Amino acid sequence: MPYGETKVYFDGSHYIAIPHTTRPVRPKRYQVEEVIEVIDNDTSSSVADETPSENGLESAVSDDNVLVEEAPADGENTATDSENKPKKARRITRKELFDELYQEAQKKKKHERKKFIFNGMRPYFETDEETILYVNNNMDRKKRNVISRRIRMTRKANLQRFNYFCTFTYDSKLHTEESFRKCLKKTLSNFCSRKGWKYIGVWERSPEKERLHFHGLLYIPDGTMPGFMFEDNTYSFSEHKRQITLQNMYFKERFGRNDFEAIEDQTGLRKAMRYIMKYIEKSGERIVYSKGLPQFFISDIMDEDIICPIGMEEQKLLLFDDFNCWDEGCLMGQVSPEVIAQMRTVS
DNA sequence: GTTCTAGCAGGCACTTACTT
DNA sequence: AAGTAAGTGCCTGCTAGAAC
Repeated sequence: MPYGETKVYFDGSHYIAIPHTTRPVRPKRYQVEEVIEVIDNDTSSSVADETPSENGLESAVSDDNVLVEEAPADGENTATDSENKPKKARRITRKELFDELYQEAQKKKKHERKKFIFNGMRPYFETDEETILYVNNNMDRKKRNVISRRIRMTRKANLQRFNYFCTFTYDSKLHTEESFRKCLKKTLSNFCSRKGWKYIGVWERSPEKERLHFHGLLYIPDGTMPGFMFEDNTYSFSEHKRQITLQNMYFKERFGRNDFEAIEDQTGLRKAMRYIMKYIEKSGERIVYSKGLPQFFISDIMDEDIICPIGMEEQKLLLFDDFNCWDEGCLMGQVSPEVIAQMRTVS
């Protein structure tokens, strides 16, 4: 056996195996970020500005800063609040400030982004050079994180057979934004543990109405769809045409409008994946995953499984689609029984 | 009895940062 | 781009209550 306990990924059309290697690493030293005092004026990016109402405190990343850091040290300051309204001080780290500015910069044109972040960061550094270095390093950090997310998402999506691309919006009569987010998450989570659903999704705010909705790739096992499906024939003002969407009554009654689009093949899956990826790169929102979505499985690889070595120094192996990995013993318990069953049918 | 929703505690799977 | 550690977000598993 040439390669034992190899990590096997599926890239959508080929199985790629990466042989196990070990590399000792030094313990990590996380840098402790210095806390600085940031002065926001009213016209700047402030997160509070873009939050539409008291119910709209949904930005998980920035909530803590806004709520915790804003309070003045002593009560006596409050008398002058109205006079000093345009300025408020917050105690946050440079990295937190960078993250806020980075997020804000996504709305600007590409060539303006770096300058915008530089201007926002400059007051908190001694020199231009220091600022540029810091901004460049953190731009790289963000870029790496996005790549890391993209790879993780692609691998997870390819290793699972999703059968629907769904969009859920909420009806104001049924939910506030906050309760919609909470309830839908809870519902999907319950369906995952109880009916074997799997999902990968993202929360999105539509550009025109700023209304929150959820886009998700869903794997819904046969016979586990709640309620019943029905066709909804409506006129789309954004598309300027009549469209028929497939909706589910269970979700319609509990949340509001929804759209179930069946994923027939790899092309449909890729299209949906591209959509989710494009959005998280733009918004910086986290991807929402159900549990039990492996990125790879472990298998021993035999000579006859390998088409050819690829990549640097044969660190990667391209495998035949029907390579012999289905010995239960070699899966190391990393893949759920459903995935094993599906992988069998795929390969 | 069944199904669904919700709250909670605790653990672990995931994200991020860092190194190579 | 892979391996790994740290830290934490959120999933699991449980319970309870409501609705049918």
